[in-house]
Amino acid sequence: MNRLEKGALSRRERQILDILYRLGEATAKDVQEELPDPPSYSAVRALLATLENKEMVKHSKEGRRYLYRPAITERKAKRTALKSLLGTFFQGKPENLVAALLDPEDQQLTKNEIDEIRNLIK
Amino acid sequence: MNRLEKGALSRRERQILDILYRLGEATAKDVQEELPDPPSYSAVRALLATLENKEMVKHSKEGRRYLYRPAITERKAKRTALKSLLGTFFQGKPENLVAALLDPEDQQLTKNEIDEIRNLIK
DNA sequence: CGAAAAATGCTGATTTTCCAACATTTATAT
DNA sequence: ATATAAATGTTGGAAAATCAGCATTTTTCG
Repeated sequence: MNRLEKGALSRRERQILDILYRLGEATAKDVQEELPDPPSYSAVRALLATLENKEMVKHSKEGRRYLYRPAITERKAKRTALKSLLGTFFQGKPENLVAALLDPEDQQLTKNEIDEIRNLIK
Repeated sequence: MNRLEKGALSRRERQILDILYRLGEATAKDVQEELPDPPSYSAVRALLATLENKEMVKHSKEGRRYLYRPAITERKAKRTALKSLLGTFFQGKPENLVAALLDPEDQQLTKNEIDEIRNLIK
């Protein structure tokens, strides 16, 4: 069936995991609603099941439904994603990423956000 | 065959595109060497062909070989990737991303890099 | 207690992905 | 000019992913 190895996720699996990271936790129904070009409810549950087999996702019973969550800590996931993005687009240099954030043509940062960042650096 | 629509890429396709962004340009052989658990040379070329059909990749003839490049400008790709990462992990707030970069537990930044960033903000 | 509602578990079929072998084309060098 | 080397183009099929339907279980509420 599915690959049990490593973190090699299929397209749908990746989409679902991203949704879970964004929402923090979600029911199968929630996930379905967030998915682009959403498949049937049972299809979503099947995908969640394979993600649980791969131990990328876990669930807890909440009243009568399951709530799904990423199995990896937010912290680790962030770090991994950041490192990956840095490597792909920014020559591994954080300052390049920050430069892109600050680029006025790209992301319009509010004055407030810039202040926040300035504070962090101190 | 493959989906022509949107930017829905399969796992391998995504891997290959990331490699092209990282390298800027590459031959099929280059791509093969960069791929994790690399398939045969001809398999790589088949994947590159489907990526060209989807207009995610283009090529130019260089001597007797093809050099492949992403079809989307670096700039746009960066912006899209950043926005996506921000949405998934950082509540859309750039300052949260910078905070993660600065996190001392990660040790991602050298003193020098911090200085670079400080300069950018001014 | 039941019956209805609302959830999950499972399975088999379809579609997509992935791949390697082979065919063809192009460039090189003698 | 032709043989050789080194590319690319194509295709068919195996493996994986995706999906929907139906079975089962649990909860709710009369």
